[in-house]
Amino acid sequence: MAEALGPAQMRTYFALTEAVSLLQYAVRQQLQAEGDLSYVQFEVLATLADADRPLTMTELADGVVYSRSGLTHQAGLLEKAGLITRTASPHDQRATVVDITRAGRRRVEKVLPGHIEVVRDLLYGALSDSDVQTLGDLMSRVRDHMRDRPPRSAASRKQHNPLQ
Amino acid sequence: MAEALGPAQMRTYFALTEAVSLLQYAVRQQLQAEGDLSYVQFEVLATLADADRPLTMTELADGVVYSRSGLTHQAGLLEKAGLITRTASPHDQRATVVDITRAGRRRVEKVLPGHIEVVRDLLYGALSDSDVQTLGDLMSRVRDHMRDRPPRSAASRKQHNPLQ
DNA sequence: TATTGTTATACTCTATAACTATA
DNA sequence: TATAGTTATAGAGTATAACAATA
Repeated sequence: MAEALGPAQMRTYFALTEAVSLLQYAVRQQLQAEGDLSYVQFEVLATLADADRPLTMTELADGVVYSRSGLTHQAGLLEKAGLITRTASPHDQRATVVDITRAGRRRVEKVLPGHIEVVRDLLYGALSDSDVQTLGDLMSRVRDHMRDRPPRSAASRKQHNPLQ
Repeated sequence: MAEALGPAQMRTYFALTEAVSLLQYAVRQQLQAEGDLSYVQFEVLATLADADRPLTMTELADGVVYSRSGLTHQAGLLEKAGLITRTASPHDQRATVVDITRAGRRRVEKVLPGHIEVVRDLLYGALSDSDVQTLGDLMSRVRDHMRDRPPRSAASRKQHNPLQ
C-alpha cells in the first residue's frame, strides 16, 4: 500500500522541508526581535488587520488552524498587550468579537517591512519573476488539494484528531 | 528599502505557507499517533539511521538546526526510551557519540510507511512527475540560497542570534 | 582559551477536559 | 442538545546562562 518515494520525490520533499524550515526560523526571529510577537500572534493581528472588521473567535480560529483554548490564550496575551479588544457580540451572546486596536495596527505596520524584507531576500532572492509564478501555481494546487482532504488520513485512523 | 511584495509574490508566499503548514500538521499527527515521536525526535532518529554510523552531538545538531541544550534534552528522552545510546567518544573525550539502537531502527521502520503515505497523498497527490521535478529544482535553489545567507539578516541586527 | 556537552531553569505554545452561558 | 468560548491544568519544546571537562 505505502510504496517508497522515488528519488525525485525525496529530493523535492527534503528541499522543500529544509527551505521552509530556514525561512520559518528567520521569520520568527524577525517578528520576535522587531515586534515581540510570536508567529501565531502576528497571524492573528494580520488576519484582523486584513479583514478590516471585527471577527469572532471561531472565525479567527478558522484562519489560524488552532485549538480553541490555544486561541483564547493567545487572544488573552494580545489583549493584555493592548493590541486587540474582546467584547461580547450583540447578535449572538455566546460569541466573542475580536477587534484590532490602533496599537495593534501600529505593531503590524512596525513589523511588516522587516517581515517582507526577510521573505524577499530569503525566499525570492534566488527566483525570477516567472519562477515565482510557477512556484505559486504549484503550491496553490498543492494547498487546494490538501484543503480538500479528509482531515488527516493517518491521524483519523487512530481517532486522535483534535480538529474537525 | 523594504518595498511591498507584488501580487504574485504574495500569492506564492501564502500558498507555500499554508500548504506547508497543513503538511507539517499532518506529518506531526502521524508521527505522534503511530510512533509516539515528535518531529524533531523523528529527524534525529532518521538522521542516525541514514548516516549509518554514530554521530557526535555537534554533528547531529548541524543536521537538525537546534540549540545544543534542546538537542541534549531530546537525546535524553530518546535514550530513556531506548532508541539511542550516548557514550563518550574515544577520540575526543569532550565529545558524546550518539548511536541508534535496534529498537530505534524498528521505530523508524514502523513510522516510515505512514510518513511516506502522508507525504505522497498530501504533497504529491496533485502533482505530476514533471511538477515534482520543477518544484524540486525551484526549492533546491531557494534552499541553497538560504544556506548561503549571513545567518539571519533581521535577527543579527539585534545581536539576538542563537546559532552561528 | 576555545570547544563539547550537560544542567538548571524558565518561558512559550499547545492541548484536554471540565465548565458556563447562550442558542 | 448543540455551540461559543473560557478556565484550569499539564505536557512538550525551546532557549539562556552557568558550568564541568577536555583540547
